[in-house]
Amino acid sequence: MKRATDPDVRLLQATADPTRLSILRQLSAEGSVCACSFSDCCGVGQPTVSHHLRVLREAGWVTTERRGTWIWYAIRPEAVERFRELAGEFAPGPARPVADLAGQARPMPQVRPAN
Amino acid sequence: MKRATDPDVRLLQATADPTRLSILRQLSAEGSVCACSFSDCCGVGQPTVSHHLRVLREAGWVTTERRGTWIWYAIRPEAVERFRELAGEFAPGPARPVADLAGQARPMPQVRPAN
DNA sequence: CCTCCATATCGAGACTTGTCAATATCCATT
DNA sequence: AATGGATATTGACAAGTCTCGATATGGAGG
Repeated sequence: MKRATDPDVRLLQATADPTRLSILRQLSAEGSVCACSFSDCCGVGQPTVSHHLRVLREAGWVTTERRGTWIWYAIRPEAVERFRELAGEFAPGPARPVADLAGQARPMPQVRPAN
Repeated sequence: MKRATDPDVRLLQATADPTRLSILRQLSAEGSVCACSFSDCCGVGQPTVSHHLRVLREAGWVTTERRGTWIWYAIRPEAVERFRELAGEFAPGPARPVADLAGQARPMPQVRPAN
């Protein structure tokens, strides 16, 4: 995959992995989670968890806070907000496609449809 | 990347690409779009567009309808609905972490926090 | 049947990603 | 300073992804 530069794509890409989705869900449920909690529950080793947490951090999904030896992760509100905006953008489209407004089946284009 | 089997992950994975995000946005804006419209506007060749449309179809994002030589794509309402449910799941967590309810800084765990 | 056009599939190359073992770093405690 | 635990980084490999050129498929029209 060509490395994504668009922040929206990075945000989406960060969610598109089973382990990271689990992490995001656990963070959503518990609010603030010690990094050590993920190693056990995600079925992957500690370096892998660390890698995924980095991906989430670099995508803007999470922040970290050191508390002694432990590091606590939490979801950034801005990320949730942006993700919901994206969700709001997607739509099945106008209930009635433009051509249907004339009361007929959508005609086949005689020329390549404009962009 | 390990091939995703979880439908949610597949849905998310399908959005996590610049070209596919463009396609989804155009479909959201226009409702129903001829496949030929994507070749021009996404900066990639026709086989590549076809590949991305397949990914979107197999993830459950779009349906197709043949009209003569052209094939029209449209977003499936179920996909939008599911995506919005996922967006609703994500949350920055409780405004006040449990430990803060005591009015003090969150203590360092003495033992590994439970899952 | 043959041709044209739109779309899909195939095969290959370059690049990215997920995972792990090994090692480094960083903090707290002795 | 030395030890021990939690987390990050490094290096490597297998597997996946994106892209394209070439080719196949399939409908429309002569």
